[in-house]
Amino acid sequence: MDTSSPSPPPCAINVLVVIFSLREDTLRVLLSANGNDWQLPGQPLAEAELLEACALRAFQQQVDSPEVYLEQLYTYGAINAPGRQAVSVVYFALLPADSRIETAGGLHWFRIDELPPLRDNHAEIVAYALRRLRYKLEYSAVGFELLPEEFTLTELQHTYEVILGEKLDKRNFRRRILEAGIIEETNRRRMRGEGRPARLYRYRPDAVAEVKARRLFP
Amino acid sequence: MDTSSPSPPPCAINVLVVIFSLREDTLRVLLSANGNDWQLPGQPLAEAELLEACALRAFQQQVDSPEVYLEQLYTYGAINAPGRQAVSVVYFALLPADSRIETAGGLHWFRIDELPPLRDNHAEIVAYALRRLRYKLEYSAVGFELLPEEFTLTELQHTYEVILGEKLDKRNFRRRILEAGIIEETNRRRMRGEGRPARLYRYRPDAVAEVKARRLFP
DNA sequence: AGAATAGTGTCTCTCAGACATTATTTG
DNA sequence: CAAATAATGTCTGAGAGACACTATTCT
Repeated sequence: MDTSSPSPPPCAINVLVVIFSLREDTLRVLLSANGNDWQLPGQPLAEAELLEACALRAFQQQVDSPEVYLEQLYTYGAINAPGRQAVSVVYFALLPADSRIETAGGLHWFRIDELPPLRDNHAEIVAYALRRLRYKLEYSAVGFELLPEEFTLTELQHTYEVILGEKLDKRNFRRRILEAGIIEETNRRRMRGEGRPARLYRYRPDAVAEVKARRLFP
Repeated sequence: MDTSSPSPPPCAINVLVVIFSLREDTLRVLLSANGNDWQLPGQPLAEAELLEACALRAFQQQVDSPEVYLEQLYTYGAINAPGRQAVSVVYFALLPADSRIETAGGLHWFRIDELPPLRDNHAEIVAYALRRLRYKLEYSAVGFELLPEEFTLTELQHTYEVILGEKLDKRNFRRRILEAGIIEETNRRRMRGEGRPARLYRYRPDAVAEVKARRLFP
């Protein structure tokens, strides 16, 4: 079998990015205006370009931030492409909560429970990305990507609560996260002016962050 | 932003399939000969074709089987494609153990621990597919896709042991899988000629098969 | 009767989850 | 000293894992 077809049909490979961040105490997605509806930021794949590089390009076209957590989500056979090949490779990106970023014009952070009409199958894509984010939160340390480098335990717990959409017990949360050895104390504290200052913690990237899922069968 | 570029560059979208099955008490992958080395079965995406349809086509070109479990794995920016766009969308397929299938010429079932030299990045792809299969086995009911419709508990346990590469306790295995309510008894038994005949069980596709992973944090 | 395989129950220990009070800081 | 937020420990119940013997069929 020869996988390099001699004369390939007309084709479009696009890379889309679902950008999540915590803003105003809610989980939000960055969308760009497109006529009457909205769409995910995206870029056509350039010649000989790596997929992740293209995703980063699509991200940085909208957001002025040098670093970002990017992960490939899924590839959709593009709809509305009769007579040619077409796919959308989708990535999701996580942006720290306090990052004061510049966003290009025509962009808006939408609450994930108040999305506007979206073009093509982008609503389906956002829904799937959210499911994956929630799921991933349960077995990996991906939640730290939504926080600044130093954070208090209360802030961390709050992040989890917002994404999972449920309240968590403060003592159990602290016990488990400290036992997991995944964060470390700093000597700094955060003064908010009122009440006792909270100790700041830092994520330990060297910690083994994936936990084995509980097996369905032995 | 306009995602439909006016004149797209030359392009190739290929779909590859990693086909797993249990043969001769080991987990194996189906590979096709390609000159001096071997490769994953694959097909170029046809015009306006769905990705999963293309994966099924690539599968059925090699294996005469009407039904198969297919799942999208990952999309790789194609290497060796200077001056054009190219991607490989990879699926993995699970084939029941006893299926007496016809395989086209130039194909071979390789043990996953004795792979031959593979073209391009196909070795990396197989390694990743195996990791995903093992991981998925732990939180979903994907293991049943590797078994015939009716099976004994010993066969089921054996399947898990082969894929996970470890021995499991018989009593714990049975207790947990029966408590999970994911399989049901049939009235039939399997006579192997020697020893006590084993009861046959059947997978209940209506059972909720995904189990929540244990959270890393509360 | 013997060989081969199927089938079954208990105990222990770890860990998740529920729960209320004390400690530190500012105004 | 009052208000605000941070920090801390115990008990209970569920479930994972270790472990050995009895039951059924065939020759």
